[in-house]
Amino acid sequence: MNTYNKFHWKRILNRVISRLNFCVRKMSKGITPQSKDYSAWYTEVVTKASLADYGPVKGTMVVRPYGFSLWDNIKEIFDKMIKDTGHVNAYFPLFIPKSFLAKEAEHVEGFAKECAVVTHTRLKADDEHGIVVDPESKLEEEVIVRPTSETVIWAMYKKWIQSYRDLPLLINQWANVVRWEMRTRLFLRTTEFLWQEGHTAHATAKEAEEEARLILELYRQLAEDYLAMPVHTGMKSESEKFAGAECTYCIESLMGDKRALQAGTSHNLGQNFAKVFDVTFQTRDNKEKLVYATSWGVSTRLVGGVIMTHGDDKGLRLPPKIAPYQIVIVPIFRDEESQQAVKNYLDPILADLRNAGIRIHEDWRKETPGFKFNEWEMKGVPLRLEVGPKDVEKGKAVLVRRDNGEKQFVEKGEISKCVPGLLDEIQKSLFEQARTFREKNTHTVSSYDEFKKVIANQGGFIRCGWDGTGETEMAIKEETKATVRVIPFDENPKDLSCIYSGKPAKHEVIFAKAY
RNA sequence: CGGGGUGUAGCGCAGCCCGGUUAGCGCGCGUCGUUCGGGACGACGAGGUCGGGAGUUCAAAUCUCCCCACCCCGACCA
Repeated sequence: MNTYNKFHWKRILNRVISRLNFCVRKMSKGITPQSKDYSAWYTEVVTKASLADYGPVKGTMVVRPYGFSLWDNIKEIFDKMIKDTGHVNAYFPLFIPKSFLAKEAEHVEGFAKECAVVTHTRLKADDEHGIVVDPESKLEEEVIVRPTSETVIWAMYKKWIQSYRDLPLLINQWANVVRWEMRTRLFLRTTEFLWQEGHTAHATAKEAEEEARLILELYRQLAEDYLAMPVHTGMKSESEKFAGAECTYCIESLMGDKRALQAGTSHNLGQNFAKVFDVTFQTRDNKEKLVYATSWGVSTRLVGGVIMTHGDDKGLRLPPKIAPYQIVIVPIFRDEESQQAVKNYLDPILADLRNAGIRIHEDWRKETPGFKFNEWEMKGVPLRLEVGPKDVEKGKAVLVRRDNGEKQFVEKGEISKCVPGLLDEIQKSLFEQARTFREKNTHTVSSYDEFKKVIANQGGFIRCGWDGTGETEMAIKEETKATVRVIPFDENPKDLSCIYSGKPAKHEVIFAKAY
């Protein structure tokens, strides 16, 4: 009897708890607000908007169709940019002999700790453990999975470059690379990621420098004009520079949580790789000379940047130029009859939109309109077109902007005319909002105390003087976690003193906590 | 690699402390019906080697030991 009672009450209590859980969930059907927990917000947006999912191996990411379409669009835009500037695509192997990496000392330093290594080539069945590595298949020379392709590419360039006539060599590849990172986050840092890596060879230092700067300018355009992501362009400090580079240029951007994101890098490699791989060419006057090199890359990290630049508490907000769908159609209907009426009404409108080159998605699923509104807002579609029986009757439709929620009733005949303009406006408005946010969160400080306070309490960028020494940089990093993100091209160090040491500033730089 | 946490249905969890009923709830999923202009509702239904292994016990999701995986926070990095 006692036992029965005990379980009986447990059961009832359990019911009550479940009910409570249910109520709590009901109240918070959306996602964690940014202000409450930014990284939870980020992860929820990525997964709920179906951009990506976790792969079975730790740190790996499955890019789902909606997320891949975003990457595809970015890829297409940048691919055109580099082709227009004389670059060509090629593909180099995933596997690199271990010995290649040993060649450039600094380069090894940079990547050795995070290389996946292939040691065997076979598995075999095993009675006890199911399947095991076949010890007999051990490789003579172990092979690494590329963390970046400089080494293979330069081994090949050695074969291909003989004369100044072979230069410049302007090759890009779209590829995956693997870096075995400790901590990973979808899109921002995953064990395997997709990127493009450009590798160029030039006859003169000047040309290499121009190339590195040209690419940086393309990155800026990609970020600002297409991703609507305002960036600072400039140079990396010695400690943040690419392993093996003479000089690293970057685009640096501010995320919604006021941390900085390095969104793209372009390196002037000087003659470092040419020396190591012995890549020389004969000049016009028959002299032998080492070639000058650059390398540059942007990755799927850009997708993370877009999410964190524009997203809000309802989910994604995608810039129209890269949005998989630029407008989503949500038809409203009761029964088959009204569905057909809406469809007939919609058909010519959609035909016009398609003719105008707009990417459209029609959502005819049997869900309530409210559900669909929320879902497509989560997915960040820039424009929504609602058409229901009332609109059919009045010859109108409802257009809603995702960037500001503005709703407008539009005459049937006007829709296809006003959509392209609206998309342009949204593109601009997203950029402006992000820029305003960045300006608001860019601080000037007059003392190191103030510097520490701003970094600790407000975050964002701090623009200030720096004496240019690694010691100062380290000290600041140790104490505040902030690093020199970029030495901007538009710096003006005259009359500035170093925020830490008080010495005359060598550079005016941007400090921030970074991803 | 340090510190913390979690593994129970596709997802989120309860149950475990104090072993014993047929392992349960919400979401999601399927069928049907009513709904449909801001996350609809009802009825019925499918779905589980309780992370893995060993042990204690008449009896283990529950106790003990070992292992594994993942998440979060640090050191490192695009």
